[in-house]
Amino acid sequence: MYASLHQTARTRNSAPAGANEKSDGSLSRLDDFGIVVTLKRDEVLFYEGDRAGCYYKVVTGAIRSCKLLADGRRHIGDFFLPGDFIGLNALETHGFTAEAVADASLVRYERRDVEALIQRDPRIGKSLLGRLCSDLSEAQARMLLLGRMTAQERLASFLLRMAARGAGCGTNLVALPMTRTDIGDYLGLTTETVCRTLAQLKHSGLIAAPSPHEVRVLRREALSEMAEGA
Amino acid sequence: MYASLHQTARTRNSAPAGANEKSDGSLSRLDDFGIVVTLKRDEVLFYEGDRAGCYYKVVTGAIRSCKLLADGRRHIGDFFLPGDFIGLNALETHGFTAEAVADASLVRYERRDVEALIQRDPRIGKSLLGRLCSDLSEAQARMLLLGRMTAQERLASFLLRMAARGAGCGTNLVALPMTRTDIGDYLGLTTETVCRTLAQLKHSGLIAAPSPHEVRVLRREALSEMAEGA
DNA sequence: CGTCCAGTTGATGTAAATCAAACCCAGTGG
DNA sequence: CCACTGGGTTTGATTTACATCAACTGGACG
Repeated sequence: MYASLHQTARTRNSAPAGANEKSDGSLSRLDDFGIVVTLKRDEVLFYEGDRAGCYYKVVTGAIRSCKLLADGRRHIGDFFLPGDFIGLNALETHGFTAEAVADASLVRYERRDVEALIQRDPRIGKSLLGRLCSDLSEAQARMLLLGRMTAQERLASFLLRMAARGAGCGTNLVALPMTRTDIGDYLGLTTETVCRTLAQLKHSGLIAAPSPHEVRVLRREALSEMAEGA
Repeated sequence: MYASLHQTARTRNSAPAGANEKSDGSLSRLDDFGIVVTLKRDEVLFYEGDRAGCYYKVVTGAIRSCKLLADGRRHIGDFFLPGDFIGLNALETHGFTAEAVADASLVRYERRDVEALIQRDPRIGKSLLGRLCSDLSEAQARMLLLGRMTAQERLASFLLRMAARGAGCGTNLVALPMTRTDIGDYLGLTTETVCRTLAQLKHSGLIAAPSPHEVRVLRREALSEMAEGA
């Protein structure tokens, strides 16, 4: 339950303003303190229970946060894409394990640096607060999804969310760097159900799937409607 | 989508330090600004989408936060018991509807007063931040529950949580002010499944049920184990 | 060219949902 | 005092969405 950062913490990083930088002027000042970390597919960034001494921002690749039950059941809390912060919501220790969905590079910040920053500029604390609030309301929406929605609705919702984040909304091609099992563990379904449900969506003409890791949204309205549970 | 507070906002309140006051010195300074609100069973405190101008603290009774799907499916986000704050995590608007599970009284705070307080004392902002973080990690635990746990595990987990909050841990008698349907909507189950599962727990001797709205925990260890998914 | 792993598709099983019917009890009103 | 009512609870019978089990496919890679 420690390990974490044996893997590479090398380059000093000056300004990794990723394409998908979540616009939040104040926190970007963190860039001055960042240290680059790289992970290969399935490598662990930190374990649930590890002391939360650092925060991270994804630069390239993708990270998943997950929780494991004694008998192996797994739940993925979220996927983190370039521009996303990881661990800002940690208490003393991390509440989940973070692993690379695909080869990834991140910037690491020392928690104390972040806290010093907040000390000096309360605006940053405020923006952090706002971020947490919106995370929380997303979490609540996802509980509704997990508790009450059908497989179709879950997938529709998932695809739209990925579409909204991933691409700069220009194209309707969505990249899915994670496996079907990952998607299942994120949505509370099995691999097989994810497959079958995607196949259904394809047959009903809502999406196309050029490759297993890419989906093209064909009828966004219909998908949204489905995601709303209509 | 407005309505909200036509119901009673009367007494100036001086120090409603409830029995279950969540120890958080700083936020208690809010008490100077509170206005008492009372609700009857099933009355609405505010609707999802309402502008979030106020926060609340439960004094007596119980509140539920819920979200509704177009076709009537309902999800309860949380139950709020005496001492709990409601709406602190709101953005511009509330992300859920809040209703009284049972007759309840609350204290209402103006959002601007809270923000002024934070301005003056950054310690308060910090404690608020901590509260949000722990809410978030609870939310993540609940996603695991909703996505991956069986009805038994959900009920076990729910009962333990209620036990931990409700009583000052002295007795093992848990009060359940909400209906079976409420519990179901909280756990992603139906009324019937909640009933049957409680019956099972009773038959296996883990709990006793003196009345439909009271449960006595007989074998806490076994319940915990079940809640862990062991 | 085999091995491996993710993905897909089919057959079968099952936990929980749905449908249905009592039951219990607190009010209410004759 | 008791019949009536209605909301919540409980139990039973049946259905179903999804899980599980199993088999096949196809690309990646040594």
